[in-house]
Amino acid sequence: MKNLDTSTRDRILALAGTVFYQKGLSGARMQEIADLAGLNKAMLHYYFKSKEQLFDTVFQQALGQFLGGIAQVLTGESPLPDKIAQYVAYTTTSLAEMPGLAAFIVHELQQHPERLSAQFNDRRLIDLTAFRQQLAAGRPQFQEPNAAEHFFADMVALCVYPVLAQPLLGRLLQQSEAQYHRFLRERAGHITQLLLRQL
Amino acid sequence: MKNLDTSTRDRILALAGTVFYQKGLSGARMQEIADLAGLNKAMLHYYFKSKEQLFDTVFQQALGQFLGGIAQVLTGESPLPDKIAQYVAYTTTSLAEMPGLAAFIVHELQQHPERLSAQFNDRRLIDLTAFRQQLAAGRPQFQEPNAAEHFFADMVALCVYPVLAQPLLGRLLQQSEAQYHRFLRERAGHITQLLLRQL
DNA sequence: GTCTATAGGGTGATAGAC
DNA sequence: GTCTATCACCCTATAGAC
Repeated sequence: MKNLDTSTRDRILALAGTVFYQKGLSGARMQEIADLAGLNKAMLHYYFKSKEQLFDTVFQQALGQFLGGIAQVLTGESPLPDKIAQYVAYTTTSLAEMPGLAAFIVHELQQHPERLSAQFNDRRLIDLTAFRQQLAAGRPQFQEPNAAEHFFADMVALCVYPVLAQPLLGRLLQQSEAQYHRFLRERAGHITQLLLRQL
Repeated sequence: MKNLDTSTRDRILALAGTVFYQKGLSGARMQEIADLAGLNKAMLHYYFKSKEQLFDTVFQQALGQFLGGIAQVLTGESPLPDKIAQYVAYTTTSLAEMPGLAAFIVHELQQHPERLSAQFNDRRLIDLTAFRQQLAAGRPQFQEPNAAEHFFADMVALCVYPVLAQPLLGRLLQQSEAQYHRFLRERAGHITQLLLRQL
């Protein structure tokens, strides 16, 4: 029953994620997280000083994961079409398998945009300049101001929204969860083609 | 000071919206809504039996507004290109001016997808068949299965995501709120062109 | 319709034994 | 490290005067 320090701490972190993702900071209950972890509330406060600190740890981890996928597209060495295909594949598989992660980030950032700062002050996670250069190389239409920004916004929107709004879009399209999952996989090809056609 | 019944009730509803949009059901406080309305908590319970019922009223109203914009595209009589341009304009102006409405719907629907049912059982707000026919007329590429669904998903994603994720995307693009607002307006043209090119 | 006062239940956090 | 017991606070909801 007794786990190493870090093992218990990591288990709490993972299970707290599932609760926070679905219910947010204010909706989550320490009791529910403790129950999931097979512990009691006192232990949660032993590993994490407060609910807020537990939440912050979960949130920064989620944000890092979400931004990490984007950073690879923006700063990697691969040719642009490969990067785009990789990002599309990542969002329609890995991201789609973490229900609520994207919605969680959007919701919490709405109330406390300053939580983004932690990821920006230390290192510069998001830098469009390399991406802009790669886009503009040999493509006159991307010389225009904001053209790279629009392409970037298109890419993220097309990829993330269907995952983010699954409960809504799934119902609008009158599909079961399994059907929607197939639809998402089918979308990977559709989105990739659409984006590459813009180059 | 004394307003008509419905006037006070409507004021509560509108102000409750601004609080619920930002903080969600669990994060909102009846005290904050009462303060905004210049009343006390007891009055809130006089007009609405409980916090939950006040929330439900706000939520169904918000959902109706969000789905209303979509319904016009899907069921109206105008030519397809006009409808698309109208929907793009609607999302980048009206929807963009209700901060948090889209994020609010996504977040609350994640926890309670059954809240969608109210809008579906009575009347059929979302029906893709007319839209599918209009798309397929004279366009062989939309005869494929799911082609209409993908186009619909593309349209909604491109329009809604930048509004939904404003706090995130704005920072990623390193823009101030005013700059982002200009960017959104510029996007209206960009998205419309992109979508019409697919027809 | 509007208020004050308060009940009643739940939640985060801590003390202290083992 | 893990537990039980409990405190202190906050929040929804209601009772009852005006």
